Amino acid sequence: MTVIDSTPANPRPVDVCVTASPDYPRPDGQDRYTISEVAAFTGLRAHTLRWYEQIGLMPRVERSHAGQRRFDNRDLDWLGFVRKLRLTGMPIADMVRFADLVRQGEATFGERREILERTRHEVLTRIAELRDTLDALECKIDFYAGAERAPEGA
Amino acid sequence: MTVIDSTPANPRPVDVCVTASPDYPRPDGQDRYTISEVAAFTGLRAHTLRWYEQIGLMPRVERSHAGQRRFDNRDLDWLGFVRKLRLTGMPIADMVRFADLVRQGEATFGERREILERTRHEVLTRIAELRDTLDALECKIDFYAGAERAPEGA
DNA sequence: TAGAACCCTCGAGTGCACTTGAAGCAAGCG
DNA sequence: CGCTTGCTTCAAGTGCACTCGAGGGTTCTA
Repeated sequence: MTVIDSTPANPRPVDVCVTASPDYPRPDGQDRYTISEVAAFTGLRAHTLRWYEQIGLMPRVERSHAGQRRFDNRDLDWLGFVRKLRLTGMPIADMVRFADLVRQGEATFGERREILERTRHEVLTRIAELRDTLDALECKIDFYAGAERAPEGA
Repeated sequence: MTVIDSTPANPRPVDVCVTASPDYPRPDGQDRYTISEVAAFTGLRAHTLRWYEQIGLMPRVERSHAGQRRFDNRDLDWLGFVRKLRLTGMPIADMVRFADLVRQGEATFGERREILERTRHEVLTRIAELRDTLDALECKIDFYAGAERAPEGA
């Protein structure tokens, strides 16, 4: 639920697409996570999270007064989206490009949409291929299962 | 002779799962392809095909009198199946393991079935994840498209 | 005010799946 | 016969996405 203050002079590009997963450890307002908490939540390693930030795949991450990272729910949203993009097979470099566009603001909506439409098309293709693969697997599984029940007989 | 040729007069465990793609360049009987023909047909590089054979991912490949590889339609079948397995994300090492089992003959049908059933389950999971990803993509695409039509208003 | 547990940066290392290159043999054409 | 193109092996190199380690600062609990 990232519908934050879209007050008059602050037109933040609110992300309405968090697909119903407000099941984060802490509610907005108290959402300050250490890196190891985020690691536990996302399944990524702390080293990987630092590396994501370093290459520009994470937007600015808040820091404590002493320089330690403090992630929030918006960061978890973003990491969730990155996870989805990773599943599509999109290279990290392309995701970094997308993150750059996000950083540049609303002027890049068009290009972002194009990227996501290309990705959408690839996902569709991929699903079709996996269905194909599924058919092949099931055929072979049936074959092996049948052969096991009738070991030698013609 | 060890257990290698465990199909005396009984023809090979013919693969009935070629999922209706007998659209190979040459019909059975005249199917002798050079490595570059196979490369063109499969989209793999000649170097990759040699490497597949070297690591044990290809079953025995025939050779010409002078030692050059001559692939046949059964090899193309196998490469098609490998392609499908690769799409599932199965590591090469696991495919090599599977190829080993194939080489060992019918005694390994059970283990082969288990592997394929695990793979089937992973594919199902993967498809579900991709559907999820698709939803997220479509939501964001709609959002960007809407925002482009109504740049600043509201 | 200790001590343990956690965090920081920087730089080098790992594993996977190819990919490329070198040096030499083979096949087909004019 | 020579030439080009394609094949052979073996070994080293590449690109990606992390992954790890050293050396040192921070935070929490007792």
